Amino acid sequence: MAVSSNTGQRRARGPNDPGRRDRIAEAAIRIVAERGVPGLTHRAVAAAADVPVGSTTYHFATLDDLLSVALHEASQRNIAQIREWADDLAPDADFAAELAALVRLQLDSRHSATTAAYDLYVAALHYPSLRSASAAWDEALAEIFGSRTDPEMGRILAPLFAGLVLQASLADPSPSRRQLEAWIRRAMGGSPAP
Amino acid sequence: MAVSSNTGQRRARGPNDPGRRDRIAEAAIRIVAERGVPGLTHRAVAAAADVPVGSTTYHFATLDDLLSVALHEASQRNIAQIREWADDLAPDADFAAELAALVRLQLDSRHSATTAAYDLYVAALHYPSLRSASAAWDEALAEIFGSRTDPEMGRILAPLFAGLVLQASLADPSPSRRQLEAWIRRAMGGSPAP
DNA sequence: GCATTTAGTGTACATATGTACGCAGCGGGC
DNA sequence: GCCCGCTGCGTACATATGTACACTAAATGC
Repeated sequence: MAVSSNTGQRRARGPNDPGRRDRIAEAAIRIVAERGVPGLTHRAVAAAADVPVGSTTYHFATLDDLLSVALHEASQRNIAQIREWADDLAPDADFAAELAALVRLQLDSRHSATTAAYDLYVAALHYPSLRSASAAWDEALAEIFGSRTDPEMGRILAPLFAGLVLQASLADPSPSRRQLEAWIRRAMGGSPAP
Repeated sequence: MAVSSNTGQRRARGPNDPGRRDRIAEAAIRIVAERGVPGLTHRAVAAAADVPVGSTTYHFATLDDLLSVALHEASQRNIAQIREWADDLAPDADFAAELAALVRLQLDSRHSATTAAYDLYVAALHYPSLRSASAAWDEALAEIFGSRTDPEMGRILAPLFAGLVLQASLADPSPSRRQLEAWIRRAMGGSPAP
C-alpha cells in the first residue's frame, strides 16, 4: 500500500518539477511570517508548500539552509519593493513624506512579508551564515536612500527606517503617516514641508 | 536508586530556595543570548540554571511564560543601563557623542545581553503576549532620550538608536564611535561638536 | 511533638523533529 | 528498443521536547 501511493497520489510528475525549489523557499517565508523562526521546521515548510518532507530535505538539507534561503528571498523582495518605490519617486517629491508613506505601506499592505523579513534579519544575530545577507540588506537600504539624498544621509535613514518599522509594528496605536513624516523630516534636517 | 538520588544530590534545600525563580529567569536570558529564541526550551534553561526540569515547568508552566519573563528581565536591564548612562551625563555633555558611546558600550561590553534583548524585542512580532513589553521598552527609550533633548527628539532617537545597534551588530566592520557620532549629530540637527 | 498544608521535584509519556537511506521513475547512450 | 545513471521522494528511526502527575520534605498551627 505504501508503494502504490507513491505513484498514485503524486502531486507533480516525479523528477523535473522546475520551480519546486522556489515554491519551497516561498513556503519557508510564509512559515516564518506566521510562526516566527522557531516555527521553521522541515515538516512545516513541506506542509505549506504541499510537497513531501523528503523534498524539503533534498533541496535544503539542513535547517540553516532553509533559514538562509528564506532570508535571502525575503530581503530581496523587501529591497525590490523599496527600489520600486524609489523608482516611482518624482524628482521633486517630498522625500520625508514619501518615506513615511513607505513605512506605512510596509506595515499595512505587506505586513506579514515585512514581519518575516525583520525576523530573519534579527535571526542573523545568532546564525553566522546569515550575517552577510543581513548586512547586505542594510547596505542596499543605505544605498537606495542615499542616492535620493546624499550617501551620509542614506546611512542615517537606513537604521532609522528599520527602527521605525519595528517600533511602529509593535506600538499600539501605531504612529500615523503624518507622525512618521514629521519625525523623518526633522531627522533629515528639518524644514517644514514645501 | 532513583529515590536516594533525590535526597543525595540535591542542589539546594528543597522547598524555600528563594531566588531560584530569579536564577531561572537569568538562565533564560543567557540561553536566548547564546542560541536565540528557538533555543529556549525548558530543558536548556534547566541545565543552564542547574535546576531540575520540573523546577522550570513549576515556576514557568509554558514556554510563553519563559519567553515573557526573559523579555521583561532583559528589557528592564537594558533600560536600567541606559538610565544609568543618562544619570551620569553631565548637564553640558555633548549628547551626540555620548549617545554614540552608549551604542558602542552596548555592543562591546554588553554584547550578549544586548543581543538577547533585541532578539526578544523582535520575537514580540509573533507572540502577542510580549507586545506590550516591547512597546514599553520603546516608550522608556523615547522618554529617557527625550528628557535630555525634547520629547519629539526622543521619539526620533529611540528608533534610530535601536536601528543603529542592530545594524552595527551585523555590519562588518562595525561602525566606529566617531562614525556613529557623526550620524547621530546630523540626525539631531547637525552643528559640529562644541 | 504531631498533623496538615503547600512548595518543589523526579519521572514517564505522547508527540514532534532532524536526518539517513533504499527505491522509483525519467533522460541519455548505444 | 534496451540499459544505466541520476534526480527526487517516502519512510523509518533515534532523539529532543512539552507537559502531567505522583511523591517528597520543609513549614506552619496547635
